[in-house]
Amino acid sequence: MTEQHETPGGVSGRALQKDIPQATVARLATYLRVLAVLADEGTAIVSSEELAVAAGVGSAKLRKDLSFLGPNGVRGVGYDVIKLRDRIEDVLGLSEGHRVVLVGAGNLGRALVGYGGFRRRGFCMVGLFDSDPQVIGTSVGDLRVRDVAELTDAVRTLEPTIAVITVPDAAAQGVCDLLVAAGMQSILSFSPLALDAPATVEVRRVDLAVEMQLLSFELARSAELEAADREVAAGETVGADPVRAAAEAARAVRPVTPIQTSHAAMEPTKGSVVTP
Amino acid sequence: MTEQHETPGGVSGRALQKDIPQATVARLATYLRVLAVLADEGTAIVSSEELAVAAGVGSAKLRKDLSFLGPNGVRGVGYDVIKLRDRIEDVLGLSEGHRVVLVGAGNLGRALVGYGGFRRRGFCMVGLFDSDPQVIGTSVGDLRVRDVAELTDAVRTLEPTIAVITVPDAAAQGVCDLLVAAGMQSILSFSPLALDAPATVEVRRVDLAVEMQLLSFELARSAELEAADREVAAGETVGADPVRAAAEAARAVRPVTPIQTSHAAMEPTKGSVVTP
DNA sequence: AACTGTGAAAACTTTCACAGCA
DNA sequence: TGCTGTGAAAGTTTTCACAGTT
Repeated sequence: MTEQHETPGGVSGRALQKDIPQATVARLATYLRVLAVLADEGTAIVSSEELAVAAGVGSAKLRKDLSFLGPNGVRGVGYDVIKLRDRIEDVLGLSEGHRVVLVGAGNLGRALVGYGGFRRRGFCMVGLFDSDPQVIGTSVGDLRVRDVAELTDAVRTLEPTIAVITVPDAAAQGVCDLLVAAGMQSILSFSPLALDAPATVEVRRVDLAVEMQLLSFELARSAELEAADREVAAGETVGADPVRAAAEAARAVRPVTPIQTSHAAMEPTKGSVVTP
Repeated sequence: MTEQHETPGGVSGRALQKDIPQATVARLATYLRVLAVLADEGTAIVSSEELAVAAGVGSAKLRKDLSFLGPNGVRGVGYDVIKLRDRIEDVLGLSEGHRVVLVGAGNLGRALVGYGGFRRRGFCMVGLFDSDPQVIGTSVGDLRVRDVAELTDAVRTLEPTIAVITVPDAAAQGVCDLLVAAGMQSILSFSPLALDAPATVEVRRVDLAVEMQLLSFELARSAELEAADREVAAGETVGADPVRAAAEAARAVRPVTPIQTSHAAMEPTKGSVVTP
């Protein structure tokens, strides 16, 4: 637990990924994204402060995160954008690219196939499956939708490392079983249901509605806070006067912080990003 | 911080949402989903253990989470499915429903409009906007795509509480500014870029590629662990013998745990769910 | 002077284990 | 008996503040 940085030129040139904290890994993906943009813009060097602002986190947190990958920057200067990007790609296992199959060529499935963000980051769609005869044979992008019955065989040929499930809820577990039987080790499901799979298979779930529900909660919370504020104000000023009320309303615009909550439910709503 | 449960019949009948931990709120959405399924199936009562398994978390965690909403279950019995569902909906501010506008009627935008998960959970799409003349005027579901130029006016009429951005990266900030100017308080962006907005506006970002990158990391990590295992084995058994190697390979199937990682990057990869 | 890398403290979350109630 | 609700312990993550480097 203390010597992961002791292997700069050691075993294989890369720090052990074993004990990079979960929370850090999740954010590395975010940094990577920002770095890609910076690289495109031709920026050569970036400071932790700049990168942190762009990624929507505190600079100390960012430095701590990067420190788990070993030394990456130059003191007094900053980080080399390209070098850091490559390092993170390497740690996340993205350098080699990934071959992806997707099951469920409905609205969402087709949207994902067309989503540029995947290809751009080393994920290559190699197979597309559905069970609906109406859909089988149609083209999405440059892929033809194949019968899900061919899935097992296709997995042998295509050698994908990641599978994506975008089928209706009722079919999700069945497709998952099929993928597991075919030997897939990593599955990303967009079905809200929890999927049963052997412990050795990594299954992640994404629920698009959860994010909306989190927004909803924040709305409900601010409404409640405002109400509470009003109550307190009323209690203080016995004879509620309009000017006071207006001031109170203005104060309701709390200094909540300029956070752009990151990719998912990861980031708390608080936490100041820019030192004022 | 100690008396949130002191208001069972107090101020307004609902516990203050102020100090429900972030992590808990994120999971409430998951529980809600499972409860909806149970309710559909006609299940009346559910125990923390059952609910926890279905949601992919530990039962203690689930009970702790629910305890923040005040007492919800009956000791020795379990939770009333309908009652608990309604309670969570209430806390998340979903009871009243939400009116949603979406900007960017591309692949992803159309997929989201067609995504049943939203409507089913009280989110109602009321407006759909794009800037592409080719797309303006086309229908998606029962909505017609309108010119983004009409957005500001439309927001006044439609009174949405949530806005969703699914435009290309380059346009995202502009659309965000537009929405903020129109008075939107809650924005969900599917652009990977961090968006600038006033502190009072809640902006959440979803990056669909992040989840894939997390899968990629896990793959890379297991590969590394296996390699390390092999190294150790080789070290132990001086004259590497094939039988030993096979046993080692079998052991490589580590007891990683049967987790179905929740909606996003929330759940760690470890943590056993079912007591064996 | 500027900025990284990092121990150590603070905050938060999860897990445990059991008291309390139907 | 069976299951919820919850303090207190354990574990994880974030924040602070500063030593170290160019």
